[in-house]
Amino acid sequence: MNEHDAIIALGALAQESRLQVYRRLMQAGPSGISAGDLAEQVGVSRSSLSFHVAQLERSGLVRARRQHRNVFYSVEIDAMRRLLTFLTQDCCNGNPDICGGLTANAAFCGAIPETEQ
Amino acid sequence: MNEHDAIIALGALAQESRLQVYRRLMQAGPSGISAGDLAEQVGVSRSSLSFHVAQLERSGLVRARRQHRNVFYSVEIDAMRRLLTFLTQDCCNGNPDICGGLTANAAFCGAIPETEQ
DNA sequence: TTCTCATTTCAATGATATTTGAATTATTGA
DNA sequence: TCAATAATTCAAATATCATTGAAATGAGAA
Repeated sequence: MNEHDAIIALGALAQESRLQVYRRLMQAGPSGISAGDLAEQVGVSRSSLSFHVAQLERSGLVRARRQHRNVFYSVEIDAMRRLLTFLTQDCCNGNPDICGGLTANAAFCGAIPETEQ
Repeated sequence: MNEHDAIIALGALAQESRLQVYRRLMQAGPSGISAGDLAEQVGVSRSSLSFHVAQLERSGLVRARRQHRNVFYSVEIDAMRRLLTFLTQDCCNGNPDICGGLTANAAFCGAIPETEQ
């Protein structure tokens, strides 16, 4: 994961219809949801759904597979894991003494000073 | 964290200058970086930096505090934690038997079927 | 092949975001 | 108070993104 890919992925999620699509796919799990069902559930036109889901697919957060006449979309969970790691890496300059890491849900590096300097 | 707040936060991160600002602040830790230093490090004008960092602050991902003539910015680590939780919640419909959760870095709910249905 | 269904692509339009430089506000030192 | 420094706000210009409806593609059934 690099800065460019992270911006593509974050931008893919930073829009109402796409975030709804992503969360529904996250809940649906590996079996996924068809394009038509997604359009209906999210309440956008089929062409608009295609536009949005294509962006999610380009970002790598979502994959497509054709099943007869339908295209089923499902989440690529490792892509999300890589994004989360990228966003939080080198926290506090990677100093493990003051920062146990965010993804591990450890405490942040002490309180933010209110009146220093 | 709700859908609207998540879109604001994701949108705040989904831009080159803002993502660079955020990652530098994440590395800097609690002491933060002044607006002027951020503008220089990221290579944008002061007015452009103000515009971007204001969006990060509105999203809650970053906080500002004035120190004499400077304004220091630093990350709000709990806001990021809440965002990560929101993005991955209800994975596989919350079924712990097939999905150990993403934030805990557990395995995803089995392989995505290639040719089912 | 021909018809239908599911989906995607395209061009045009409208809506949002970003950058720029000048003007403004806030803080401090002379 | 006046000048200097740091940061923000504003309006205008440019650039990027989202929606629409029509046309095109792809897969399967008649």
